[in-house]
Amino acid sequence: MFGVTGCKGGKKLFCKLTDNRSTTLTKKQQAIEDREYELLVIAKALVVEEGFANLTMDKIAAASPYSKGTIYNHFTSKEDVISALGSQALLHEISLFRRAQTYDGLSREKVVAMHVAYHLFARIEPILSMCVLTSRTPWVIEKTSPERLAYINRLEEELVAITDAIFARGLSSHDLTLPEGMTTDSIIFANWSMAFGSNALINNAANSSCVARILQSQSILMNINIMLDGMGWLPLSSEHDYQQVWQHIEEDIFSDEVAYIATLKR
Amino acid sequence: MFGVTGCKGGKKLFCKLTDNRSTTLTKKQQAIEDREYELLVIAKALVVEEGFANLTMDKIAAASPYSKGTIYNHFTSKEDVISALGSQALLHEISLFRRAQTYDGLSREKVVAMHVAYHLFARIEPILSMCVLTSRTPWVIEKTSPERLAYINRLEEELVAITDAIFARGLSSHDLTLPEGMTTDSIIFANWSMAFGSNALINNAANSSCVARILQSQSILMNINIMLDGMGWLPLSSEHDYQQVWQHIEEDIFSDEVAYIATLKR
DNA sequence: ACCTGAACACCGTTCAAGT
DNA sequence: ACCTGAACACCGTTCAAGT
Repeated sequence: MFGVTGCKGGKKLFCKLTDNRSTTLTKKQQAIEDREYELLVIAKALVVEEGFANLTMDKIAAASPYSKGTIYNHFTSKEDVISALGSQALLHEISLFRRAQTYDGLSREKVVAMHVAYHLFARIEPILSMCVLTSRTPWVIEKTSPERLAYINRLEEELVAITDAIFARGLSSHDLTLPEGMTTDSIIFANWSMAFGSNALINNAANSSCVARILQSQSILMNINIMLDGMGWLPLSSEHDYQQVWQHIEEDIFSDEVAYIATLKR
Repeated sequence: MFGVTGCKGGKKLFCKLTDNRSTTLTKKQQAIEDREYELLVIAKALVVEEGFANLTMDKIAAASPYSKGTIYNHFTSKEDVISALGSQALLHEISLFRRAQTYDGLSREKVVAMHVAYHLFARIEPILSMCVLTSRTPWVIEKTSPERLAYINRLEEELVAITDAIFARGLSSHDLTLPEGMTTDSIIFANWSMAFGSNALINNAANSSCVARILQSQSILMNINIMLDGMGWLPLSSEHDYQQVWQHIEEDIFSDEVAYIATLKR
């Protein structure tokens, strides 16, 4: 349904993956962006097939209609390709977070919607998710172009801005009262840490019998409940069935994504 | 004071870095282990000097008294070296966690002590900390020897066993009552996620203006307070000055480490 | 101005020879 | 049995030539 190359009827639900949102591009610039997207699709497919360890620039060139030199016009190094895939992931996350924001519910339910989005993304795009983790690594960062690092920063700030809006709503609705010494930033940091940490560990469950043993189906929601309860964000998990909220969010906002994940399992 | 090679009076405070704890080794096995440790010290120093991107097997060999072939007797690949450094990190963390357990205080204070240990480790050994993050990456895992992956798993399980003991104490002292649907495992997972996530993001602050902006000095403790409050672990942060507890832990248990970090800042 | 792919150089990795 | 380092092979990266 949402294959590597396929887009549902041009709606670009899953394909808004380049940064052509605010600026109008010349035809040539657009062509270059399209080619970069094309190359990244190829790179991702290669990783799916042969793993990160076997990804080579040669293979990317061979699997594309372009030459090695052209690949290097887009990416300064192999690691830069991974970072570019990571930035695609962020772009996709941004669009999912935007969608999560539209969930019609209490402020805390909107936060849960954001975490649903984050978790679904990790399942829809496991490879891109890995790229986000990998691209946070000095190994990769050190060989990523400064331009792309700056771009990743911009995307991250955009993500933070979206979450910021949701947290502001919690405050204005008085569902959340900032505990002493806490700021909106620290709330964002707590959410980000928990989401990133849970996700990173779960991604590695396949490699770590230890993590796999700890893991249960609802451990993500549990972590989020613990955290939001700790902030005193109303209604508390003891008073409200967030498991059901999670399901409603999946059905109302992310039904396409859930359906897609179901096809993956087969 | 605790330099790369130096150990304080043979006490091996910082140097218990190989897995020779339960088994007695022959003289030859011991020599091989010592050499592996020697090589890892060299590798770490090279990363400090020239970064991860410039680490090569040639340089490790050149900086050591051994040949390339011997390096490959210890490590199956360059990535295997990174994983080996990651396992050193885990070994060091285990010893710090053991020490954290000795803090004489309430059950929740002991949990804080563990997080202090984790945080101090990240500051004492930033490179090894990065190696833990990097070695959780498919890029590195795919080229790590199965034996080392199994070893890392063993170490992780040991870490979990230590934290398990602390959480059991919380339950037996009735400071912690498991909320419905929660198990000890989910408590461990929440703590691990939060600690790993916070740490990973902070490690990357240097590269991400976004994270740097969010960060404040006490954001780690704040995250932990939120999480433990959310579990209802008594006494709550509103009733107890955990900032002061953090300081006491640093003074009572980790004064050497704190002093060492102070020397780094200069 | 951009693309090409042969050529280069730099490692990662191996293995025959040595001890 | 283990160590050595020359040799190999495989990329990552560049750049002179082509369009």
